[in-house]
Amino acid sequence: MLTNESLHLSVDCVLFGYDDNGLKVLLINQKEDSYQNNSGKPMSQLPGDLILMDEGLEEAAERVLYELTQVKGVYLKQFQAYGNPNRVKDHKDRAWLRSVRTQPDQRVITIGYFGLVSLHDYNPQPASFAGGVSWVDIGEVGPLAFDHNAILTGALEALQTQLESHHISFELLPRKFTLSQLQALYETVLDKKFDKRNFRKNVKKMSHVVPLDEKQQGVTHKPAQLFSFNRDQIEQD
Amino acid sequence: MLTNESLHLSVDCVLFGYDDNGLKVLLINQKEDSYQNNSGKPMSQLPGDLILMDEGLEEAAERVLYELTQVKGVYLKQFQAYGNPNRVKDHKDRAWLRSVRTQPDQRVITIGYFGLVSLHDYNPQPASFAGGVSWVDIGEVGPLAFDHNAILTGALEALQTQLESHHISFELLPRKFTLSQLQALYETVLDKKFDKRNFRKNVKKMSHVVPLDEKQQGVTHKPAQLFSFNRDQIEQD
DNA sequence: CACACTAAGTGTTAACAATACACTTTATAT
DNA sequence: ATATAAAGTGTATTGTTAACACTTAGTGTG
Repeated sequence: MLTNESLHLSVDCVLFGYDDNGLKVLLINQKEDSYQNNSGKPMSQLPGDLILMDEGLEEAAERVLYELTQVKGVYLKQFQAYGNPNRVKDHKDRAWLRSVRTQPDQRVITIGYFGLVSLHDYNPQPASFAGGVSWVDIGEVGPLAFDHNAILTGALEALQTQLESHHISFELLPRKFTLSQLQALYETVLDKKFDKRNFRKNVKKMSHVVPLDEKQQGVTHKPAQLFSFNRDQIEQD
Repeated sequence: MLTNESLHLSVDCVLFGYDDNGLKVLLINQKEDSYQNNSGKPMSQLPGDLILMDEGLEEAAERVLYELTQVKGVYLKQFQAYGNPNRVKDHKDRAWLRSVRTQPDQRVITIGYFGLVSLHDYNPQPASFAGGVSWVDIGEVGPLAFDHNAILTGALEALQTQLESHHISFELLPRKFTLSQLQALYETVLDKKFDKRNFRKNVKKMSHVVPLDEKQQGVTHKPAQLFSFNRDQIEQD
């Protein structure tokens, strides 16, 4: 224990990416050589960083994501602070902490943000990602560093409860999308099936989902009508 | 500006108290003499304190409330962190900060908790409250220190959205209550009216609200049937 | 150019939930 | 005995959710 103790504060970001192959989360792979003194294999973790002295919380989260992905303007939402005094003191995390922190024994409280990006269009190009950063399917996330599995679970629950109430689905879809894509998104995120006809009936009631004079192209079957979200309408409902 | 800057972290508690006279919030009155060099009148603020080095976040919130009210076991729920870099730098707050903090210029990030107590029975006796602490009707809260009005608003919104989904109404009612009391609670917290018969129809569907073999006493009209909440049933639904 | 393939698109019925609405009952106080 | 005050109760209407299967419009293939 250091005598000159103080609390440290960080943000951790759960960045969800979505495309027709499913829901992914952005993870950072700890460098193998951080583990020179450790038996375990390298773990992944959520992107996060200590908060700078003059930046706001959301600003810090934006910075963390920008540094990793070069993407700006990501939808970001705070969902929970994690402050268990021992959350960074687990044995499995010691070696890595010692390799990257000047004060590896400091207690760190972290504020969790979840972010949403569409991987459909050509948003976060692989090239713009820092090395050691990757999208992992939400169902294939293994054990993460610290309490990051719990943070991920919290983020997913926040996403699930807010998907319907906060009109955020368009953050995960291409600008022009089909109703089947919208339905698949709901089914993936909420992990349940919807009836096609009933689903479409409900969408018709959403004034912010507007049909375009345009059809899907390059598909080998009946092309679907395209829709887009009208952000202006969203505030009114 | 100090050269030896660091972030400070606190919890602020929005403790809601409820009885048949309405919804109240616990506020602390800043001491008049803190303002010897200041023109403004004393402001109120939410109870809060810096987090100790070895305590968890909720533990810190519990401690803050216990020190003020001597009440333990209060329902507490984290709802939001507030970290605007300037949130404690407003002119109106400088005098008071200088009078109570060794480092009044430090940036402070705070985690907001809301708490629920019933004022019906004989829970938090006035005697057990620290001086300068009082219940203020939710509709009569004036300007508070720092960003505490925003924190209060955030807490109230969290309470409103969670009242129905998290089965927490019993935290605000006496152990034995009438359906009219339950309805009045909903109407007060959600700020809307309900139809008596429809409300009762819905309550009948809630398996965790159970009728007792007991009636209201000492009233000058038809005594109401008493009910209580069955906490065991709540988890199941 | 006919046929196979694939996903898009479409309506109706039945069960259930939400709303609107007014009188009778049971206690106490005078 | 009567007045007062809140408790307690049912029904009809409307809106919402849920269950369910066939036709359509394109592309690719033989």
